[in-house]
Amino acid sequence: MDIIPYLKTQHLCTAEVVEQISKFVHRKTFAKKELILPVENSSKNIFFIEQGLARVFYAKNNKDVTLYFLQENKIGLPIDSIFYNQVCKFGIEALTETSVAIIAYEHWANLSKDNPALQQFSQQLMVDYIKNATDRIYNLKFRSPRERYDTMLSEFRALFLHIPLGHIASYLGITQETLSRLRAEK
Amino acid sequence: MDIIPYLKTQHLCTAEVVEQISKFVHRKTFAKKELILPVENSSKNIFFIEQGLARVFYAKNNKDVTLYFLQENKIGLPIDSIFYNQVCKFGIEALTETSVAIIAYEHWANLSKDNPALQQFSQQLMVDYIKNATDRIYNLKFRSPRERYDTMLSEFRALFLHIPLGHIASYLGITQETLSRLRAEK
DNA sequence: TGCATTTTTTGATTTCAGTCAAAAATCATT
DNA sequence: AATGATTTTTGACTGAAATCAAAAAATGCA
Repeated sequence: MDIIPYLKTQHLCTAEVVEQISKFVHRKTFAKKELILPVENSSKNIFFIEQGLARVFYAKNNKDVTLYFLQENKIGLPIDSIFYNQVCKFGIEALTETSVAIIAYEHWANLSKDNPALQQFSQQLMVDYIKNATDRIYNLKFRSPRERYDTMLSEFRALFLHIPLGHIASYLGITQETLSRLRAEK
Repeated sequence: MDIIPYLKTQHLCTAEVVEQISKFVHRKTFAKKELILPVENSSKNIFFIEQGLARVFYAKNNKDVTLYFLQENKIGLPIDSIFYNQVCKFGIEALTETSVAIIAYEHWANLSKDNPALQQFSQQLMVDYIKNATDRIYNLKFRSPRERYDTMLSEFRALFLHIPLGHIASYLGITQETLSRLRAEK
């Protein structure tokens, strides 16, 4: 969904703020497999996925690990660059044709400053992120690959039919071959 | 450090806000191995570690996994309970005698509302958390147990001499026996 | 100091998933 | 539809770390 109406549905913005955000939004469409943010980059933008699907991933040597997926209305945030002035270790790749609203973090922060609702929204994004991250560690430690896969399937079924198996596998913390075997049995 | 002077050093508080926070702080000292927050609890407090050392951990069946360590001036936050009204899957255990400033999240949030600096502080806590979590996933995926251990040692050397090996091992994602062998070789 | 408890180390064995490699299936493009 | 490229599956083998078990060392406390 377009970021502006989306924020409206979230009751986050006065008409005035919407106006201001619009001014700073820069839209771009990425083809499948195109990099929205390359690894080891140092962008200080936030990436709001308006349409499509992307993944946040690490890549090094010949290894590629998906950290998490970004569905519509989610935001990708190069934490390393924005908050620590380092190159960002992860990248963002479009998994389908994806349209992204790009806003310099600086502007976003400025607008948030005078807008509690927007600030609330940012905080919720972070809380959600932390929740996902901690739940994930729990899952990796206390549940088997099979269970993790089953849960993921039930949560994202439709979605994950299009995504290359390797990405799902690395997200689940296993190899593609192991995942393939999981699916084969039973 | 006591939470009040600490917040002052962070330039987060007007005298007035300090006054208000003080009103809501409730202090408690925990003995070594005592639970600051039991697992599967649903506390809506935030736990500021004033002195000592604690760990945030999952425990289930006979498995116990340390999520991360809380040093002085860090805050433990039962995310599940505060933001999702669920029981919190992790607990917090004192590793040494630990003194904790406890504040109901509700009060903290109210005070933050009118205090941008405090809000900034909260945000930074979350950003730090996310940074740690993502770096950790990176380390688990791209670096060997040996490397992870070496890094941890160089970062926390003094600290980790007192902590049971098992906690360090589970934090590093390996068993205690494996860690013991790592230390033996070379 | 000595005893009991806890923690760490060491040893032997097992296993699960990773790796490497190749075949099969699927998808995309002309 | 046919070709080539990509993705998924299957097979055989390997290995790193887990498990199980017991000894050794360290710690705490009466």
